[in-house]
Amino acid sequence: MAKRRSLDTDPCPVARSLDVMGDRWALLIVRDAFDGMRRFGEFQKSLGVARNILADRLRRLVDAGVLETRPASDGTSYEEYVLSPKGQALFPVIVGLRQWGEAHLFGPQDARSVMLEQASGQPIQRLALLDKQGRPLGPDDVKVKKVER
Amino acid sequence: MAKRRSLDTDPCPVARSLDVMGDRWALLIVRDAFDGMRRFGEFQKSLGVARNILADRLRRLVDAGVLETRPASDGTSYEEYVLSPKGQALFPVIVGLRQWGEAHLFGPQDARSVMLEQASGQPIQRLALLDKQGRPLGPDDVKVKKVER
DNA sequence: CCGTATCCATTCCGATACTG
DNA sequence: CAGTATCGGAATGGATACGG
Repeated sequence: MAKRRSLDTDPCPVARSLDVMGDRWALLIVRDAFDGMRRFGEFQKSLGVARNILADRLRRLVDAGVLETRPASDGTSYEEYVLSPKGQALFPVIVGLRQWGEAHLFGPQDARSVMLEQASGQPIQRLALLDKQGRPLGPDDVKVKKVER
Repeated sequence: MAKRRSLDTDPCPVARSLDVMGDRWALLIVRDAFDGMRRFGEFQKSLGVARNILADRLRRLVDAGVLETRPASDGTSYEEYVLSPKGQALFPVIVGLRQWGEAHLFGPQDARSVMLEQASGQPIQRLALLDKQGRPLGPDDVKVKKVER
Protein backbone atom coordinates (compact mmCIF):
# COMPACT_ATOMS: atom_id res chain seq x y z
CA MET A 1 0.00 0.00 0.00
CA ALA A 2 1.00 3.62 -0.42
CA LYS A 3 3.23 3.17 -3.39
CA ARG A 4 4.88 6.28 -4.68
CA ARG A 5 3.18 7.41 -7.85
CA SER A 6 5.47 8.06 -10.78
CA LEU A 7 5.01 11.25 -12.77
CA ASP A 8 6.66 9.95 -15.92
CA THR A 9 3.42 9.95 -17.85
CA ASP A 10 2.03 13.14 -16.38
CA PRO A 11 0.81 15.53 -19.07
CA CYS A 12 2.73 18.42 -17.53
CA PRO A 13 6.36 18.70 -18.65
CA VAL A 14 7.34 20.30 -15.34
CA ALA A 15 6.05 17.23 -13.53
CA ARG A 16 7.93 14.88 -15.84
CA SER A 17 11.13 16.85 -15.37
CA LEU A 18 10.74 16.67 -11.62
CA ASP A 19 10.09 12.95 -11.83
CA VAL A 20 13.61 12.59 -13.22
CA MET A 21 15.47 15.47 -11.56
CA GLY A 22 13.37 16.30 -8.52
CA ASP A 23 15.36 14.85 -5.70
CA ARG A 24 18.10 15.99 -3.42
CA TRP A 25 21.06 14.84 -5.50
CA ALA A 26 20.29 14.65 -9.21
CA LEU A 27 20.69 18.32 -10.00
CA LEU A 28 23.75 18.61 -7.77
CA ILE A 29 25.39 15.83 -9.74
CA VAL A 30 24.52 17.66 -12.94
CA ARG A 31 25.93 20.86 -11.47
CA ASP A 32 29.21 19.09 -10.74
CA ALA A 33 29.21 17.59 -14.22
CA PHE A 34 28.94 21.10 -15.66
CA ASP A 35 31.89 21.92 -13.45
CA GLY A 36 33.89 19.28 -15.29
CA MET A 37 33.66 16.40 -12.84
CA ARG A 38 33.57 12.95 -14.39
CA ARG A 39 34.77 10.43 -11.86
CA PHE A 40 32.84 8.61 -9.16
CA GLY A 41 35.30 9.79 -6.54
CA GLU A 42 35.07 13.42 -7.60
CA PHE A 43 31.30 13.44 -7.21
CA GLN A 44 31.53 11.57 -3.95
CA LYS A 45 34.02 14.01 -2.48
CA SER A 46 32.15 17.06 -3.69
CA LEU A 47 28.74 15.94 -2.49
CA GLY A 48 29.68 14.01 0.62
CA VAL A 49 26.95 11.55 -0.29
CA ALA A 50 27.11 7.88 0.63
CA ARG A 51 28.63 5.75 -2.09
CA ASN A 52 25.63 3.47 -2.47
CA ILE A 53 23.34 6.45 -2.96
CA LEU A 54 25.71 8.03 -5.44
CA ALA A 55 25.97 4.80 -7.41
CA ASP A 56 22.18 4.58 -7.52
CA ARG A 57 21.75 8.18 -8.67
CA LEU A 58 24.42 7.91 -11.35
CA ARG A 59 22.75 4.78 -12.65
CA ARG A 60 19.36 6.49 -12.77
CA LEU A 61 20.77 9.51 -14.57
CA VAL A 62 22.45 7.25 -17.10
CA ASP A 63 19.21 5.32 -17.56
CA ALA A 64 17.38 8.60 -18.04
CA GLY A 65 19.87 9.66 -20.71
CA VAL A 66 21.13 12.66 -18.76
CA LEU A 67 24.61 11.22 -18.29
CA GLU A 68 26.61 8.93 -20.52
CA THR A 69 29.34 6.57 -19.43
CA ARG A 70 32.62 6.09 -21.16
CA PRO A 71 35.80 4.19 -20.36
CA ALA A 72 38.09 6.05 -18.01
CA SER A 73 40.56 8.26 -19.82
CA ASP A 74 43.39 7.30 -17.50
CA GLY A 75 43.54 3.67 -18.53
CA THR A 76 41.88 2.29 -15.42
CA SER A 77 38.95 -0.03 -15.93
CA TYR A 78 36.35 2.29 -14.44
CA GLU A 79 33.68 4.53 -15.88
CA GLU A 80 33.51 8.23 -16.46
CA TYR A 81 30.22 10.06 -16.36
CA VAL A 82 29.72 12.93 -18.76
CA LEU A 83 26.71 15.01 -19.66
CA SER A 84 24.83 13.91 -22.75
CA PRO A 85 23.27 16.59 -24.96
CA LYS A 86 20.08 15.98 -23.00
CA GLY A 87 21.99 16.65 -19.79
CA GLN A 88 23.66 19.74 -21.20
CA ALA A 89 20.21 21.05 -21.97
CA LEU A 90 19.67 21.40 -18.23
CA PHE A 91 22.02 24.34 -18.19
CA PRO A 92 19.30 26.98 -17.89
CA VAL A 93 17.75 25.11 -14.98
CA ILE A 94 21.03 25.03 -13.08
CA VAL A 95 21.63 28.69 -13.77
CA GLY A 96 18.10 29.54 -12.69
CA LEU A 97 18.57 27.78 -9.38
CA ARG A 98 21.97 29.39 -8.92
CA GLN A 99 20.69 32.88 -9.51
CA TRP A 100 17.67 32.38 -7.31
CA GLY A 101 19.86 31.09 -4.51
CA GLU A 102 22.31 33.93 -4.89
CA ALA A 103 19.53 36.49 -4.78
CA HIS A 104 17.36 35.05 -2.01
CA LEU A 105 19.26 32.56 0.11
CA PHE A 106 22.34 34.49 1.18
CA GLY A 107 22.42 37.11 3.90
CA PRO A 108 24.58 40.20 3.72
CA GLN A 109 27.17 38.66 6.05
CA ASP A 110 26.98 35.34 4.31
CA ALA A 111 29.84 33.93 2.33
CA ARG A 112 29.32 33.68 -1.39
CA SER A 113 31.88 31.27 -2.67
CA VAL A 114 30.84 31.18 -6.29
CA MET A 115 29.31 33.49 -8.80
CA LEU A 116 28.69 33.31 -12.49
CA GLU A 117 30.46 35.37 -15.03
CA GLN A 118 31.10 35.14 -18.70
CA ALA A 119 34.25 33.48 -19.89
CA SER A 120 35.24 36.92 -21.09
CA GLY A 121 35.18 38.15 -17.49
CA GLN A 122 31.96 40.14 -17.74
CA PRO A 123 29.26 39.50 -15.15
CA ILE A 124 26.10 37.89 -16.46
CA GLN A 125 23.05 40.06 -16.40
CA ARG A 126 20.26 37.59 -15.97
CA LEU A 127 18.30 34.60 -17.15
CA ALA A 128 15.32 35.45 -19.28
CA LEU A 129 12.76 34.17 -21.71
CA LEU A 130 13.21 35.52 -25.16
CA ASP A 131 10.66 36.09 -27.83
CA LYS A 132 11.56 35.87 -31.49
CA GLN A 133 12.82 39.42 -31.49
CA GLY A 134 15.18 38.55 -28.64
CA ARG A 135 13.25 40.59 -26.11
CA PRO A 136 13.09 39.30 -22.55
CA LEU A 137 9.68 38.35 -21.16
CA GLY A 138 8.31 38.35 -17.62
CA PRO A 139 5.67 36.16 -15.94
CA ASP A 140 2.81 38.36 -17.05
CA ASP A 141 3.87 38.10 -20.67
CA VAL A 142 3.47 34.35 -20.65
CA LYS A 143 0.45 32.12 -20.56
CA VAL A 144 0.00 28.37 -20.65
CA LYS A 145 -1.91 27.07 -23.60
CA LYS A 146 -3.80 23.82 -23.36
CA VAL A 147 -3.31 21.65 -26.41
CA GLU A 148 -5.18 18.56 -27.49
CA ARG A 149 -3.42 15.86 -29.43
CA MET B 1 22.42 7.97 13.53
CA ALA B 2 22.42 8.84 9.84
CA LYS B 3 20.71 12.17 10.09
CA ARG B 4 20.10 14.02 6.88
CA ARG B 5 22.54 16.87 6.43
CA SER B 6 20.98 20.22 5.63
CA LEU B 7 22.41 22.26 2.79
CA ASP B 8 21.15 25.60 4.06
CA THR B 9 24.63 26.85 4.85
CA ASP B 10 26.34 25.32 1.84
CA PRO B 11 28.48 27.83 -0.01
CA CYS B 12 26.94 26.89 -3.34
CA PRO B 13 23.72 28.72 -4.18
CA VAL B 14 22.47 25.79 -6.25
CA ALA B 15 22.75 23.58 -3.19
CA ARG B 16 20.90 26.08 -1.02
CA SER B 17 18.13 26.37 -3.57
CA LEU B 18 17.77 22.62 -3.70
CA ASP B 19 17.69 22.48 0.08
CA VAL B 20 14.49 24.52 -0.08
CA MET B 21 12.95 23.45 -3.38
CA GLY B 22 14.59 20.09 -4.09
CA ASP B 23 11.86 17.65 -3.30
CA ARG B 24 9.04 16.06 -5.18
CA TRP B 25 6.34 18.62 -4.43
CA ALA B 26 7.74 22.07 -3.74
CA LEU B 27 8.23 23.15 -7.33
CA LEU B 28 4.94 21.60 -8.40
CA ILE B 29 3.17 23.68 -5.79
CA VAL B 30 4.95 26.76 -7.10
CA ARG B 31 3.98 25.80 -10.64
CA ASP B 32 0.33 25.63 -9.60
CA ALA B 33 0.66 28.94 -7.79
CA PHE B 34 1.91 30.51 -11.03
CA ASP B 35 -1.17 29.00 -12.60
CA GLY B 36 -3.30 31.02 -10.20
CA MET B 37 -4.11 28.41 -7.60
CA ARG B 38 -4.43 29.69 -4.05
CA ARG B 39 -6.55 27.29 -2.06
CA PHE B 40 -5.60 24.16 -0.20
CA GLY B 41 -8.18 22.16 -2.07
CA GLU B 42 -7.03 23.39 -5.46
CA PHE B 43 -3.49 22.25 -4.82
CA GLN B 44 -4.68 18.97 -3.39
CA LYS B 45 -6.84 18.20 -6.37
CA SER B 46 -4.20 19.21 -8.88
CA LEU B 47 -1.38 17.30 -7.26
CA GLY B 48 -3.22 14.30 -5.88
CA VAL B 49 -0.93 14.47 -2.87
CA ALA B 50 -2.00 13.36 0.58
CA ARG B 51 -3.41 16.18 2.64
CA ASN B 52 -0.95 15.86 5.48
CA ILE B 53 1.96 16.06 3.06
CA LEU B 54 0.45 19.06 1.34
CA ALA B 55 -0.08 20.83 4.65
CA ASP B 56 3.53 20.17 5.59
CA ARG B 57 4.89 21.41 2.28
CA LEU B 58 2.77 24.55 2.29
CA ARG B 59 3.98 25.30 5.80
CA ARG B 60 7.60 24.85 4.78
CA LEU B 61 7.21 27.07 1.73
CA VAL B 62 5.60 29.75 3.88
CA ASP B 63 8.42 29.43 6.42
CA ALA B 64 10.94 29.72 3.60
CA GLY B 65 9.26 32.90 2.36
CA VAL B 66 8.29 31.44 -0.99
CA LEU B 67 4.56 31.60 -0.28
CA GLU B 68 2.58 34.03 1.82
CA THR B 69 -0.74 33.37 3.51
CA ARG B 70 -3.68 35.67 3.54
CA PRO B 71 -7.28 35.41 4.73
CA ALA B 72 -9.51 33.68 2.24
CA SER B 73 -11.11 36.10 -0.18
CA ASP B 74 -14.45 34.32 -0.05
CA GLY B 75 -15.16 35.09 3.58
CA THR B 76 -14.43 31.62 4.89
CA SER B 77 -12.02 31.35 7.78
CA TYR B 78 -9.29 29.55 5.85
CA GLU B 79 -6.00 30.60 4.32
CA GLU B 80 -4.97 31.40 0.81
CA TYR B 81 -1.44 30.76 -0.38
CA VAL B 82 0.07 33.18 -2.84
CA LEU B 83 3.56 33.59 -4.24
CA SER B 84 5.73 36.16 -2.52
CA PRO B 85 8.18 38.18 -4.62
CA LYS B 86 10.76 35.58 -3.63
CA GLY B 87 8.47 32.87 -4.96
CA GLN B 88 7.75 34.77 -8.15
CA ALA B 89 11.48 34.91 -8.72
CA LEU B 90 11.37 31.16 -9.34
CA PHE B 91 9.69 31.79 -12.65
CA PRO B 92 12.79 31.10 -14.75
CA VAL B 93 13.36 27.82 -12.93
CA ILE B 94 9.84 26.63 -13.65
CA VAL B 95 10.15 27.66 -17.27
CA GLY B 96 13.51 25.93 -17.55
CA LEU B 97 12.06 22.69 -16.25
CA ARG B 98 9.05 23.03 -18.49
CA GLN B 99 11.09 23.55 -21.61
CA TRP B 100 13.49 20.75 -20.77
CA GLY B 101 10.60 18.39 -20.20
CA GLU B 102 8.88 19.44 -23.40
CA ALA B 103 12.05 18.91 -25.39
CA HIS B 104 13.32 15.69 -23.86
CA LEU B 105 10.61 13.85 -21.99
CA PHE B 106 7.83 13.52 -24.53
CA GLY B 107 7.79 11.01 -27.33
CA PRO B 108 6.37 11.75 -30.77
CA GLN B 109 3.16 9.88 -29.96
CA ASP B 110 2.96 11.39 -26.51
CA ALA B 111 0.29 13.82 -25.50
CA ARG B 112 1.44 17.35 -24.82
CA SER B 113 -1.27 18.98 -22.81
CA VAL B 114 0.41 22.29 -22.19
CA MET B 115 2.81 24.58 -23.92
CA LEU B 116 4.08 28.04 -23.32
CA GLU B 117 3.30 30.99 -25.43
CA GLN B 118 3.31 34.71 -25.01
CA ALA B 119 0.16 36.40 -23.87
CA SER B 120 0.12 37.94 -27.34
CA GLY B 121 -0.21 34.47 -28.84
CA GLN B 122 3.33 34.19 -30.15
CA PRO B 123 5.31 31.09 -29.24
CA ILE B 124 8.26 31.66 -26.96
CA GLN B 125 11.63 31.10 -28.47
CA ARG B 126 13.69 29.95 -25.53
CA LEU B 127 15.16 30.55 -22.12
CA ALA B 128 18.61 32.06 -22.19
CA LEU B 129 21.27 33.83 -20.24
CA LEU B 130 21.79 37.37 -21.35
CA ASP B 131 24.87 39.48 -21.19
CA LYS B 132 24.67 43.24 -20.83
CA GLN B 133 24.20 43.66 -24.52
CA GLY B 134 21.21 41.34 -24.41
CA ARG B 135 22.96 38.55 -26.25
CA PRO B 136 22.17 34.98 -25.26
CA LEU B 137 24.97 32.88 -23.81
CA GLY B 138 25.61 29.14 -23.88
CA PRO B 139 27.39 26.85 -21.41
CA ASP B 140 30.80 27.47 -22.96
CA ASP B 141 30.43 31.19 -22.55
CA VAL B 142 30.06 30.91 -18.81
CA LYS B 143 32.47 30.08 -16.06
CA VAL B 144 32.18 29.91 -12.30
CA LYS B 145 34.31 32.32 -10.40
CA LYS B 146 35.41 31.54 -6.87
CA VAL B 147 35.09 34.49 -4.54
CA GLU B 148 36.45 34.94 -1.05
CA ARG B 149 34.59 37.03 1.46
C1' DC C 1 40.10 3.57 -6.65
C1' DC C 2 35.33 2.03 -7.99
C1' DG C 3 31.80 0.22 -7.01
C1' DT C 4 28.24 -3.39 -4.61
C1' DA C 5 25.89 -5.34 -0.54
C1' DT C 6 23.95 -5.00 3.88
C1' DC C 7 22.20 -2.95 7.93
C1' DC C 8 19.79 0.58 10.23
C1' DA C 9 17.75 5.18 11.19
C1' DT C 10 15.28 8.82 9.23
C1' DT C 11 12.21 10.72 6.08
C1' DC C 12 8.56 10.55 2.74
C1' DC C 13 4.16 9.51 1.35
C1' DG C 14 -0.53 7.56 0.99
C1' DA C 15 -4.73 6.09 3.38
C1' DT C 16 -7.87 6.98 6.75
C1' DA C 17 -10.12 8.78 10.74
C1' DC C 18 -11.08 12.86 13.04
C1' DT C 19 -12.05 17.98 14.22
C1' DG C 20 -13.96 22.57 13.40
C1' DC D 1 -13.73 22.72 2.94
C1' DA D 2 -9.42 23.00 5.42
C1' DG D 3 -6.72 21.12 7.90
C1' DT D 4 -4.60 17.72 12.01
C1' DA D 5 -3.41 13.07 13.91
C1' DT D 6 -1.90 8.62 13.36
C1' DC D 7 -0.48 4.56 11.10
C1' DG D 8 2.21 1.51 8.06
C1' DG D 9 4.80 0.78 4.06
C1' DA D 10 8.18 2.52 0.87
C1' DA D 11 12.07 5.26 -0.30
C1' DT D 12 16.12 7.79 1.19
C1' DG D 13 20.48 8.30 3.26
C1' DG D 14 24.54 7.25 6.14
C1' DA D 15 28.05 3.94 7.84
C1' DT D 16 30.60 0.25 6.92
C1' DA D 17 32.16 -4.12 5.18
C1' DC D 18 33.39 -6.40 1.17
C1' DG D 19 35.17 -7.54 -3.71
C1' DG D 20 37.15 -6.24 -8.30
